[in-house]
Amino acid sequence: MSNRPKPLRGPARGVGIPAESAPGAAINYGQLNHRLGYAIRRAQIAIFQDFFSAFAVLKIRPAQYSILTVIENNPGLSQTQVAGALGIKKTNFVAMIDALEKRALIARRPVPQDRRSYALFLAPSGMTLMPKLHALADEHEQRIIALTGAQTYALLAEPIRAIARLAPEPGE
Amino acid sequence: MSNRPKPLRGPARGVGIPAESAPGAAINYGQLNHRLGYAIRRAQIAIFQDFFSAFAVLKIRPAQYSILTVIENNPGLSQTQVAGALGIKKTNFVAMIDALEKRALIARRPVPQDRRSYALFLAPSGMTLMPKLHALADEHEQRIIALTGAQTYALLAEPIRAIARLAPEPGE
DNA sequence: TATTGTTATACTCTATAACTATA
DNA sequence: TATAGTTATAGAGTATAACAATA
Repeated sequence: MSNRPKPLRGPARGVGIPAESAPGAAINYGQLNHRLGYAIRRAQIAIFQDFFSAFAVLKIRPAQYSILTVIENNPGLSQTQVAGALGIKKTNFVAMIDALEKRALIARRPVPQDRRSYALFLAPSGMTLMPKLHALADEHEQRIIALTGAQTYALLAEPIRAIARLAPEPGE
Repeated sequence: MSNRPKPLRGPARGVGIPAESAPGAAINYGQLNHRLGYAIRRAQIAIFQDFFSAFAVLKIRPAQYSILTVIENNPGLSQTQVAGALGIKKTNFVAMIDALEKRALIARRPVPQDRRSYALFLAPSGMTLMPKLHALADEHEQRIIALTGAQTYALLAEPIRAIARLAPEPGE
């Protein structure tokens, strides 16, 4: 995925969200026009690109923002708990936490009651970073709202979360 | 991503779509609960998992279905055109087309007018496969509709495509 | 000079198996 | 035996640079 900030939006595009418009004739997306999954995939890619551009200055990616936010709101959870909450396999979670710890944004603390596990907390620099991240995320959210309109936006969250329940269970 | 068919749905889960419920206290997703991008990300993962399970029997992945559908509806397009329409870089498109050609689902035909490019067409076995794929996709779509309700479903496509326009331009 | 298809390459994300140290 | 964290590894997906053939 591109991580250099690009100017948002180009010329208006068709229902299938094509690249530009085909030189000769427009491309027919056929059945893809009636697949919500395809539209959601394209929307998710677009949201990630906007997120990347906005957060590039702080070198934070979407998954890192979600991890930091869960730790901020639930200090002391174990790696397994945070990974499970975010649908990340614990085996892949290790390197992610390593990176955040190396940047001194979070800290692993031993748990006396269970010496196998670590409790996760924001480190001081993580605490000072979070307000900036949430501010950037708010601006990012405003750009989405601008595209849908406020009324429509308010109606989207519920059905989209319902669709997320198609998944058996996230993570491991 | 898991590709073995799993039973869909488990017990109802909270707004943040947690793994199960935390053993002790429920996990607080904080600001993530107000990020549409996070919900869309989880929905997209869930849709892909359901798609994978449903299409595993035919060994077709989401990107392959989209490629085949575009070629079916626009026979004779070049690789660059199809890749551009789907937001796939032409450099990554080569291996995808190779795989579909090796399975005799599509064919590259030389273009006399421009000997640099290939025109893409469905091969005979690709043509017989498409109705089965669209039937599976219809069932997949019905599962999504069942989760949102038909009225809500009908309202989702438009704003979701609007959000997709956040992207600068897809592919290369 | 520019474009089409291509190779090589690298980095991220995601998945499984197997290990260790604890419980 | 089971669990928390870990390592190693492999496969997709996606990104860039550079090339040959052709325009």
